[in-house]
Amino acid sequence: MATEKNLLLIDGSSIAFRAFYAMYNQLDRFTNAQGVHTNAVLTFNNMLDSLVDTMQPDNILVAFDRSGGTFRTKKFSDYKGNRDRAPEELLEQLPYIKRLLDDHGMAHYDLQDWEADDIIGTLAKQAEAAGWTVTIVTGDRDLTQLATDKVTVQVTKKGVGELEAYTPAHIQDKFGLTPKQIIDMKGLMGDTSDNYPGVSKVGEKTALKLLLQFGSIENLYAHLDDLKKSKMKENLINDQANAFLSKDLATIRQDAPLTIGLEDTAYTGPDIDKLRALYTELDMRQALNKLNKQAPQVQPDLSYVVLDDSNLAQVTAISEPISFEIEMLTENYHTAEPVGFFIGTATQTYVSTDVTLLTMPAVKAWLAQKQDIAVFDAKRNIVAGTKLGLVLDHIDFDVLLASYLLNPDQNSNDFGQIAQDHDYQLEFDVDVYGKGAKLKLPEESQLFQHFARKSAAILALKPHLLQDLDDQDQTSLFTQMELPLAKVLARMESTGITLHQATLTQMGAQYAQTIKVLEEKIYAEAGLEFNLNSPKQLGEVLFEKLNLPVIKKTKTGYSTSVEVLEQLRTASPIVQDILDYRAVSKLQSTYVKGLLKAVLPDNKIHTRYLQTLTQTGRLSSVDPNMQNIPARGDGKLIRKAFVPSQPGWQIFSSDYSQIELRVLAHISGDANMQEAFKEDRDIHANTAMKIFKLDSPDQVTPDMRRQAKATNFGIVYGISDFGLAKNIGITRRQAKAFIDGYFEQYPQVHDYMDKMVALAREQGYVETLFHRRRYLAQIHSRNFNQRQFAERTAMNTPIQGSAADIIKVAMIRMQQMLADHHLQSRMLLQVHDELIFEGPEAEMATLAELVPKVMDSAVALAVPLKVESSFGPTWYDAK
DNA sequence: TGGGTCACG
DNA sequence: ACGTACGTGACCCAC
Repeated sequence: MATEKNLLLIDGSSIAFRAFYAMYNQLDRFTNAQGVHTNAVLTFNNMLDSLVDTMQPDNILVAFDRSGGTFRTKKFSDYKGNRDRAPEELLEQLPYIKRLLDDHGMAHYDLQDWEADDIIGTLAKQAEAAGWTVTIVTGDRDLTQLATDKVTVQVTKKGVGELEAYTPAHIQDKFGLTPKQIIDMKGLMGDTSDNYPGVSKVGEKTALKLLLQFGSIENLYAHLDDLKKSKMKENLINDQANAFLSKDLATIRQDAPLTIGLEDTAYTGPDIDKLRALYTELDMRQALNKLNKQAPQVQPDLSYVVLDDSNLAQVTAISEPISFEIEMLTENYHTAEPVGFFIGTATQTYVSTDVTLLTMPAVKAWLAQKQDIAVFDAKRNIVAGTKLGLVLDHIDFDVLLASYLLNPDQNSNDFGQIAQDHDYQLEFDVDVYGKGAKLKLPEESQLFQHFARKSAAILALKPHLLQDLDDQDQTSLFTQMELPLAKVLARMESTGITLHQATLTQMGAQYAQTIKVLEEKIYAEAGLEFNLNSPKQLGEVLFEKLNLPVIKKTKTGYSTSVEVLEQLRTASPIVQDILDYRAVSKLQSTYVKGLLKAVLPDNKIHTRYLQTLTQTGRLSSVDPNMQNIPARGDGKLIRKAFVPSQPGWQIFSSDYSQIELRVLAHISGDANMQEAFKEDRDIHANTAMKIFKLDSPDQVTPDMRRQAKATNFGIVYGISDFGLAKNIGITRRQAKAFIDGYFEQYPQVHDYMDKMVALAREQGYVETLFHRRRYLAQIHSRNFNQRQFAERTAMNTPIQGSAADIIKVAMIRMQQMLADHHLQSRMLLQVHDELIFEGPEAEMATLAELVPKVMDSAVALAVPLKVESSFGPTWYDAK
């Protein structure tokens, strides 16, 4: 029985092409681990989703062109003859697009000798005859000729984001033509993209005029005599054959010998498991997330036991490995309240919202000695545990840390995401708890179910991740470095550093004065009041009102950065005032106000170190960032506010000197550079002698040393002559000479650079001394910038990352050393190559002896590690 | 939410 | 012919 159905016909080839180019600039951002591009698959997929959403089709068919000729090429051998072969990056995606369609339950079809257009035309006709409604989606306006009362043609606009609906009425409005007359128009105009000629000099305007008058090509030629003598008439006569040929070529056939029928186009709906597998294979994260949200994998409810005073003995009787978590809903665990906990085994999960159960003597003692505790985010749990007075000394597995080491890109702090990255389905915290204003504790049963699933996920992922770590030679990095470090960091964070608030408040009052004076002065100089903090408004004032020369532009307007302003300093007195204003207001908003906002009731700042964020293995620091406290200029005074927590104590600081260059000397094996360090020479002066070809250190001027220093830095960053030139204000030619000289003097450094890039190309990743890995997918990019960036990263990451490894080892040993010597002193902060402590004045001499010892012996390199120390009553003085 | 700016190693 | 130094986080404005 024929019911009226809704048929969606998609011009697959045309949409794939548009999808590919719509995201062409992002081409290399979207590849899977095997390097297969996915930008077209992704866009195509999004489009399918939105079409199904808006149209609710009963039937779908996606038509594709076949490679090789068609009946049109037989009629006209140049048909589409000007087309380049589609790029490889698109071709490789076509099989995936077809798989995508299969998995979505959508039919697709192609036919030897026929184009997608003809397949669509034929089915549209059949569907219309059956009384169906048809929507055609294409990027090609030729198909609008198929529009009827029952057939709407949706043509993509602006990439693929928008569709324009061509109904007969819309075509009438737009061109004054019927859909069929579109064919006549093409016949007269020809089509450059399909490479057929039409009539010379006839474009859209002329074609429309002729068709309004004559209705069709046939009628036009029947009444050609009615036209006055003109060049156009001559062209029409000369190109008559072309006009008819072109019309024929432009006509979409509706009688293709299809081997399928309407009944084969039924939309059967997606196969979720297959789609999930495909998205996973292609690393289509966003699609995977959406899918999992729409169709969460049906998981049977897991059992759990709600703990209370009466059944705690069940927990303390557990002797097998466990999962563990103290759950908090907000990111900052220093301020968060725990909302519950779980303890899980392979067979059962024990849950409660009452964390005081953990502090019951029996449980506490059991936890303290418990081995084989596995968690998601060790540091978070240790800090939360510490607040409850718990000792969690034997956390021996952390899903988050393991995942990060396996691939630093996989560092989401949402367990659901991490689980998904490892092909394990787990609800995202965001979906269970909400976020922002909608953050709230779910019903108890839902909370406990989530706990049970997390527990299961931890225990299920553990063996796989351990195996993967072993395969990547990272077991020791995991168990000997990152896990012990989590504990050390937890201790540092929990300890916190004392902030003398009055010092900052007083500085703040001073700054406020200065800011006010500068503001008024600047407004007077500008002749108007405006928002000084708005680069946009400032740009308008400087470059439009005051007509200062434009030095540099940004994406959005004029650049007003320091480099620009410094060049304009002499052009107007307002510039210096703005520079001063910027400096003071930065100190005021970020450091005075920002730091005061972060003080907790114990008068301390408790930063959080992100252990699983950076791509190189460094730590980062947030809430507040304690790794970018001003160290130079006036801002350095901010450091006076950081004081010891007890009277009679001091701040002590040690830092590695030139650790990255020493690491470079070691891993490159460069004899000249190693010699400089072994003899404890001033490395920048040494480099200056080399690149300026001097005979003695006495000849090195301060400026030469400065330039050599910049060159040393440049080398570490994966240098370019342009970058170096810009940085130290020399010509590109000079910069190139420096670099060439550098590599001549340090030839093995040059070899190292080449080797790292080659290695990255070969294996897709580079490694640090301790086997920390960074994948560089873009190393094969066709995009020059992205590829060059990957190459620089390949050179820099082993250097920066190995330096990060070294200080991490030192920190672990430092904690041990402090304990072994029963020192009251404690480690407070890490700033990449620097460790900051506080302790009784009486211990300063001991620290001065022991801290550098621990740091310089953390690893044995081919060159010595040098450490410098100092101490004083505030952080400012410890330098 | 993204961009500009600027603080750190 | 291209645009360019490596790794971070916070604040502010504008959309």
